[in-house]
Amino acid sequence: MHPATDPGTGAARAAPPSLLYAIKQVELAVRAQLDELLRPSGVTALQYTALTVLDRRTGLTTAELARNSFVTPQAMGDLVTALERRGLIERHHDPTHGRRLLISLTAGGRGVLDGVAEPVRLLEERMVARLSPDERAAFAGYLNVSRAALATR
Amino acid sequence: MHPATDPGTGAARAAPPSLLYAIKQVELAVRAQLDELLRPSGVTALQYTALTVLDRRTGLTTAELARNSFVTPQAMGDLVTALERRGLIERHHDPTHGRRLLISLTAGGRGVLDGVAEPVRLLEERMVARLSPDERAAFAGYLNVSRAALATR
DNA sequence: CACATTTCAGATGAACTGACATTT
DNA sequence: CAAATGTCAGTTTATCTGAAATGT
Repeated sequence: MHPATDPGTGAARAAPPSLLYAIKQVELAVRAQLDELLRPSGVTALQYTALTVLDRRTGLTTAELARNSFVTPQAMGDLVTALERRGLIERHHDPTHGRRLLISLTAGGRGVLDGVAEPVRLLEERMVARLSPDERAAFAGYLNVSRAALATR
Repeated sequence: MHPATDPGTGAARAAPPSLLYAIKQVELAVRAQLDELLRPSGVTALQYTALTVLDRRTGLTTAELARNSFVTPQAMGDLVTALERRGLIERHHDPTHGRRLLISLTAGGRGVLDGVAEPVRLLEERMVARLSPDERAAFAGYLNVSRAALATR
């Protein structure tokens, strides 16, 4: 084994796509701890993500939300139905377009977000504890650039 | 866009956890396109990830692989069984420890990795096309720091 | 009619919890 | 015996594909 560029434990053979792998690893770690953290509130990590999107951009449709998350409209439909049944969101017909159903958070939905805001903030803080404010900003910028590049496909 | 509406209830709505959200978004985009890209080879994005881990660190057990991916040993057991049944990996008893089963890639498993290496590389290249080499290195560094911070829990 | 949105109906994959045998 | 590993069983979620109804 020749240790070429190994920042940690374990030997390496070659240098496969490290960025895709690293992103997956971080996401796995985040999701595992986020699921645990969210368990008392009864929402999954994906439902939580959808709620945060709706918190920032009210009046989205299920189809728009699906495109935003790179899943099929049917899959997002199931998620939205679950959130609606639990009273965390509500849907009303678009007055200018009878078919579309615009989604908005309910007070209950906002309550869930408020209830977990602090633990979630602590999780993020723990993740980037060793990064300076400038580095955190650069990190966020890289993620946004990557997301934008993959979305224009 | 409406100005920041202070709920006055203590929770900060204006600044949600942007990093966790951004990571999830990038991962969703990557997974959607990786799944599509891998479809001809017949492996899922998660199976592919496991194969790349085994390519770099041969002789892992299912339990170690599970900890690496933050899932239960049973869930990883299902994945490993599927890979074994398709002849992409094989398991042999640890000579120094009769119970452990050490996993290694087969020629078929390496063939799958080699076959998708170029399209995967192109996907990663497209993702970071607008970042300089220095920025890409910094990006990878931030991801590794984040992963390490979350793993030491 | 073309197109987008929503919904319904299976089928499948992937994860979990719980239990248990085996080995160090 | 305690701890770790592997496996079996059952269940729950989440996603997909395909099809259809509705509305612009």
